[in-house]
Amino acid sequence: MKLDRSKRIIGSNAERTRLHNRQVVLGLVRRHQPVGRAAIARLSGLSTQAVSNITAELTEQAFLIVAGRDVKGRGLPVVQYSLNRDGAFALGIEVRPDAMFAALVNLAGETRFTRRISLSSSTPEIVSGHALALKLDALQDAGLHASQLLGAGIVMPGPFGQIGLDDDGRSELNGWDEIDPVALFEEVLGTNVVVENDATGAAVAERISGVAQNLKSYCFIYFGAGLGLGVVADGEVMRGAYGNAGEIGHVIVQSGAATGRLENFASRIAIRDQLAAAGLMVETVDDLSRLHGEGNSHLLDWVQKAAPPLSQAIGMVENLFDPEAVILGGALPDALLDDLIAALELPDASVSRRQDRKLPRVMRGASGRMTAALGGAALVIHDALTPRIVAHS
Amino acid sequence: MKLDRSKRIIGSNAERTRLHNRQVVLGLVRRHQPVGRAAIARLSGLSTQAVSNITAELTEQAFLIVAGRDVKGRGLPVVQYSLNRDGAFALGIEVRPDAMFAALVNLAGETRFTRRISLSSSTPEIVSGHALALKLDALQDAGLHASQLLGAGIVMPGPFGQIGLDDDGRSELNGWDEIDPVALFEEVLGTNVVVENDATGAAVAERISGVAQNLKSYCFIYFGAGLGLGVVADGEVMRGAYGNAGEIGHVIVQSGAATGRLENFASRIAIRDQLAAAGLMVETVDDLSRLHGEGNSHLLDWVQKAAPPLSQAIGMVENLFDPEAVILGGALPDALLDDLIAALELPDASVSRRQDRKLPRVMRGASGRMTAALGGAALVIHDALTPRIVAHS
DNA sequence: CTTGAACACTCAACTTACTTGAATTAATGC
DNA sequence: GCATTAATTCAAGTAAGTTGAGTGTTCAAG
Repeated sequence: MKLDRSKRIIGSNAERTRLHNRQVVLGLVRRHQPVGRAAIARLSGLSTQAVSNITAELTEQAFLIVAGRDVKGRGLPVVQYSLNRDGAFALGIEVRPDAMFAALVNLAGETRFTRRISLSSSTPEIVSGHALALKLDALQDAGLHASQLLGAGIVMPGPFGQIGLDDDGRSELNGWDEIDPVALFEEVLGTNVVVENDATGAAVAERISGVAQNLKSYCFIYFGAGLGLGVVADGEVMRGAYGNAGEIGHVIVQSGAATGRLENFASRIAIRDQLAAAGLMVETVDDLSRLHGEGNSHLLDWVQKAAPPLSQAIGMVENLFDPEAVILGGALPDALLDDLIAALELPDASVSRRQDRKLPRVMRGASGRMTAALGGAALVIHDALTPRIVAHS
Repeated sequence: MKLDRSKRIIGSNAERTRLHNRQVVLGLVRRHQPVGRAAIARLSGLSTQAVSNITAELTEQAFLIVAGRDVKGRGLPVVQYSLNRDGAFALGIEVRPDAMFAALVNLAGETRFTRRISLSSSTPEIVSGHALALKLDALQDAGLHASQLLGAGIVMPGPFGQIGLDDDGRSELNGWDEIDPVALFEEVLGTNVVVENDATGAAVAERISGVAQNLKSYCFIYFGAGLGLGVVADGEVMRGAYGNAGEIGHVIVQSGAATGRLENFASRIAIRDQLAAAGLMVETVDDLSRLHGEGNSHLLDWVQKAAPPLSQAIGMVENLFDPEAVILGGALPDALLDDLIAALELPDASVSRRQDRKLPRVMRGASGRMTAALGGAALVIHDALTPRIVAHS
């Protein structure tokens, strides 16, 4: 894939200032809702007048709604504003070699539509055709007009570009080498498009509607085909120079006497291999859920074997990124993830072992199965609510 | 240390817009100098008129100078602008338990003054007192007025805060637990102050005047007392939630049959231990330089032993951060670093092994010995030249 | 050698969006 | 009730960017 991620430093003017301030206001409302204009002014450093103008505009455009008056103490009762949950929507689409998932999400991060379709082929033509169909279905199903769509977030298996990671062909899409997916999807879908890898999408999903809602720096370890790491640092997604940051599956760890890639111990493939050795074939998350519900001993064995190397990797992530918390999630049953987290023995030698911790060092993600598609939508919402003065070239 | 790194999203207005645009212009001039105003306008997306006003202001304030006219093709000859190398200065101060280093650096990253003083004690009072003396000496020595100082960058050994990393007491400062160093130094020095750890400082130093001048995403592995990692991602320094990101020394690696912390194999302490086992006492970089010049076999042995685990760690850094390059530097002789880099065998399984590479995957830092103090100053310059619409709370 | 196209730059008027300060409204507390 | 407090609005003022016309150089074609 030919992803152009180069950004251009760009000058600001009155118009762009307003755009920035809109996002500041939206972001503050999200965090503090319901909240009055005077409070927003104090938080943002803007004048009440400016905030008033902006909230009026945002209310007019259905991003905000008045959430009643609050009579707290003296003075004129506060007119409180909240995000208008259904004021805008984002479409998230996950593309895998064998299937596509779509999710329509509102400003509050609530899912309004989901769908899965199988793919016989994953060429750009077929995928983009299905993407358009999914978009139209989503809009019709939710009774929306295209103008209410902020954009689409496409989540595709990384890594991007021709690089030296041997993926065993497991997660490869065909015919995408010379394609710029952003341009393609923008053309076909007629909205602005963001493309990310699955782990990053999942991480951002937790920020919009999950356990990372009030975090500014955190890491998400994503159990997909392999293992990915999504990083949000100081509110910004970390992509790396070529969009391939977070390839944590290839990190070398040790488990007892054995040494190898983390993916060999802690990933869905590792589970499948371990269960296959016991004569059990599992394909889907539901299979795993069932086995876990039955207390399958091989699965419990896997948890015990995966926990030490994963603990080591988490310690490494903590020391390298110094996040507020590490989140585990992806295509594993919640109960299994909980078991895995309970089995972790996190290293003592970590910058994350601080006395003033309020959160656990490791948490389970809240977005469940649809994480990746949902994450695509979350990226769009996130972009809309995060102020930034950088333009794509 | 009580470092408050919380930033506040802040609204923008005409004044802040101008500030942002000034930094955009300064940054573009740095990258493209000498450059004309029309070109800056095209690059920044601003109107020529706006650029004209801003360059006039920056020239007036001595940040820019006219670098002659360029007659290239038709049209009015371009009035070209360059950074006024000596238009502004930044002070960098490295604080260690036993000594302080100071460097005065100009806008172009050129060093104008350096000094080392020994410390018998590293309490806040003593350190801040010396800091003021160093500032005054630096200004006098370089014949500058305080108004020409953009600010001071203080580099202190991390990690910050009371956390669970056992540092063996080697790099600890006394009496700093309850101190907010930024507030302290701002009070004492009377300028704005940035505080960072050594690896981050070194990384930014390479960006101002070194091998990272045109890089936006890179990692710097810093050989200080231990081993640190400085990360610049998309032009921004990665600090982590509490300013402790980059503790790479504690990462578990393997070297042959042995397994342990990277610091145990690749760090100045590892060298010292290995040489001490051979009855050689080394204290300073000069000692190492001499030994290396003599082709000391124990030192060469160390290189061979350190290279494999370091290669493994670099592969990990590449896969996690996807940088344009990894830079090695710090308190080791350049020739020794070159040997070490030559001995690396970088893993094939890395997102950095791409076909379109123009830079080597690993490079040696160019800032030499004073890196840390110089890095402090570089942080200030970097801040001055990097547009950003976020204010410290 | 003249003329016109190309380009950088300046000037003056215009526009946008924020700020300021006074006026208004609606609660609370004594 | 009346002063106090606080949110909000109104109207005027301001900073900084944009626009479009006009000027000065240079090159190149006729």
